[in-house]
Formats: sequence, structure tokens, C-alpha cells
Amino acid sequence: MKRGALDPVVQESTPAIIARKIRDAIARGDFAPGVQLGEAELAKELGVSRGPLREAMQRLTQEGLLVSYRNRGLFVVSMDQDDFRDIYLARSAVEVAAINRVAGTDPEGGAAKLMEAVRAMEAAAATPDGQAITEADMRFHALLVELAGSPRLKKMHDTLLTETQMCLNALKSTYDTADKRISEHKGIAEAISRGDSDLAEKLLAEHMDDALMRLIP
Amino acid sequence: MKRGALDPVVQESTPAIIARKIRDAIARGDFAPGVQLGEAELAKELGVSRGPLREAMQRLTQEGLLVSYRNRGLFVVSMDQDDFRDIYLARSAVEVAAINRVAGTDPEGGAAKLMEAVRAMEAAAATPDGQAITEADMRFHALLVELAGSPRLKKMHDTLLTETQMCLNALKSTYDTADKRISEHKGIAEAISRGDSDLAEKLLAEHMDDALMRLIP
DNA sequence: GGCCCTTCGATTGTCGACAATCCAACTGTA
DNA sequence: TACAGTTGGATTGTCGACAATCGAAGGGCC
Repeated sequence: MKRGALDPVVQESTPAIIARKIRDAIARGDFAPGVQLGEAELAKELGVSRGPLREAMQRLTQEGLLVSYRNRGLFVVSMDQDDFRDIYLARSAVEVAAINRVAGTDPEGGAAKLMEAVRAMEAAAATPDGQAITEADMRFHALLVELAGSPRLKKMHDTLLTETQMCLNALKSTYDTADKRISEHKGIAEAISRGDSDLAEKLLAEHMDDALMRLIP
Repeated sequence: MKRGALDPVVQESTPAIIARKIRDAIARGDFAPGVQLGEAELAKELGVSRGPLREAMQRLTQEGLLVSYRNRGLFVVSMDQDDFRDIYLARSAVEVAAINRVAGTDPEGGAAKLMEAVRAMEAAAATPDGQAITEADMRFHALLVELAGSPRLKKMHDTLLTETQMCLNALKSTYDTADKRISEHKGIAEAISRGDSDLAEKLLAEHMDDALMRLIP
């Protein structure tokens, strides 16, 4: 019998599933920052009892997406400008590390996949859907960290990305032109392909500064 | 009435307290990697019911300290060499960002506090307790990230530090001489005090490589 | 009118009990 | 002896119910 043909079945736990659903809803903006999440109501809506639901909430609290006030309830975290800055600072830390890792191990292969993501951004820019290019943008950054092959960097980055989405929902930032947005990403990918991690790092820092400046005037 | 004289009382939730206790126990090595944590037993020992306990477990699972196998239970994560490498990679990412932040905002003040932590290491080295210097070592790194003033970097780093402790417990790594260990940290602090973040970054990278090499031969 | 106290409804925090699932040991068969 | 099937004990997953706490509305007092 051929070995390694089958992946072990992973049964996701119920709290993990619930947490994902609520996390996505928060990222989409379906739950506005600051609003309270009533347990009974959510449990009824999801078709589970309060037990598993509360376990899921603890996950999201640990992640920093919810804040808990004892005996009062759980609330979607509301972020101020300091949080915006902090999110982009932390994202820079993670993505810079990813750049160095990719540029130091597989520059060409990694950059090729990143260029594919850039092309996806170009395709998204051609559509009238304004949300599409933002999603493609975030996928670029998610891919960059994935390519680094570090489970811990990836996990940290995932939460940072949902927080980023919350920022964007709150402040509806927009690029004036999609061209600049695309070329910035392309520049990073090209620098990586050349193994020039210093340049890629510098370009990323500028890219992050730009994004932050669009959020905070 | 004078304003701002009182801090708001923060009532830590029960799951948060339980999670901290178990997290500390894991960091200390009281729960060896790979062992199963029975809910009933733990609940009885902590004097709570299984409800809040399970909520705490979800926190630790989200943190990556426990792994959950459905219908089988929760186990302390067991780490291999890839995990060791990944932990030090992620720590480098966070601490490099902290260095740049401290060196870029308050180099002298930050470095002064770091030098204090170095002196604490020297004091610990003078004691026969071999664990003391390791704790002082980790406090140096924790302080470095605290000085960056980023809640997100700090939270990420805290989990990485407990994972680091798990590594050390598993492999009992030791420096041959405490002098080298202290001088490495002193060098980083001095580089920061001069605002030379590039040098500090380079020294930290070497410091991390050294630590990893002592773990993985 | 303004302030404090009390009461009430609603929500959270906690617990015990039941059902579902899994692992290990045992039994029977070829 | 080796293997498939069965049974039993123990643990996890889920639920409903009760107690504790909080915020808001109402009433009384100065």
C-alpha cells in the first residue's frame, strides 16, 4: 500500500468553526466596532448552545478581536489611531521578516508567485468592483508571509490582516489610482526576485507608510 | 475631585486566570510536551467546573500551546526542530522591529533601562542558581519589546517567550560561559544607545543564531 | 429640579447531567 | 497465533437550569 497517499482527517472543533464565522463577520464589518455580542442571540442564530459559543468567544478575545467586561459582556474591539499605527507596525515586522526569508531561500520561485498575485490585482482593477482589488491586495501580503513557510509568522499575520480589514471598514480608505497600488506591489516582488531584500524591505516600509497615511491624515 | 487619580478596576475573567495558571505550568515544564490534559482532573484541582476550564483551554489552543484532537482531548504541544527554528525566526522578527522602534524614538532612555537589565543578568550570574540568569536573559528580551510600546508586538512576543521556555526545558541548553551571554546583550543595548539600529539588528541576529545552535547541534 | 435609593428585567457566569465518541481489553474464529 | 468483532469504561461534547451581577426605570427625599 502506498504510504502518504492519504492526509489524516482533521476534525475542526465546534468552537473553532464558530470563531471563524464570527471572525469573518467582524472582518466584513457585519458587527461594527464597539457593539455588544449577546450570547443568547448569537447562539440561537448559529444553532448551538451557549457553551461552545462562549468557548469560541474566548478564542476571539485572546486574538484581540473582542474585549470582555466581566458580568457585562463581550464587545467588538473599537480601534483608535494608535491601534492603526500599531497594526501597521506589527504587520511591517512580520512582512519584513517574510521578505528576508523568501529572498534568502527561494527568490525566483517566490517572486514568481508574487507576480501572479500582482496580475490578480491588475485583473481586479479592471472590474468595477472596488472591493476586489483590496482583496487581491491583501492576498498578496498573505501570500508573501505564506511563502516564508513559518507557521507562527503566518498565524500572527492572519490576525493582523483581519484587524487591517477592520481599519479599512472603519475609514473607507481609497487609493486615488489603482496603478500606483499595483506598481508598489510589483516593485516589492521584483526586488525579491533579484534577491535584493534591502530594497524590498525599504519598498515595503514606504508602502506601509503610504497605507497608514491614507488612513490617518 | 482630582481626575485620573484612580485606575479603572479590571476584573480579569475566570478563563483568563485559569489560562494563565496553566500557561505558567506549561512554561515551567510541569506539564510535559505531548501529555494529555484531562478536563475533569484539572477542573477538580483548580476548584472550578469544566465550563470555565474549557474556555481557558480554547485560549491556550488559540495561542498554540495546546493542540486539540476532537473527541480525544487536549494535549500539550510537542515541538520538533522545525518549531525551534520557527520560534527563533518569529522572535527575531518581533525583536528586530522593537530595536528599530526603540532606536528611532528614545535610544538613550531605552538603552539605559536595557543596561539595567544587563546588570540584573550580571547579578544573577553571581548566584549559584543556574535558572536565575536564564530568567534575567528572558526579561531583557521582554523589556526590549515592552520599550517599543506596541501592544501587538508585546502580545505576540509573550507567547513566543513561553514557547522559548518550553524549548529550553526540553533541551536543557547551557552557555559555556555567562560572560559571553552577558556581553552579547550588552552589545545590543550599547548599539541601541548610539542609535545604531543596523548594528543592533545584526548583533541580535547573531545572538539568536547562537541560541538556536545551542539547541540544535 | 436634582440626587439617591430601590426594584425589576435581562444578561452573564457557573454548574451538574446526559449523550456521543473513543480507546483498550476481551472474545471468538480460522 | 493472528485478526476481526464486540463490549466496557472513561472522557469529551453539548445542553438546559440556576445563581450572581449589572443597567435602566421608577419612586421618594431634600
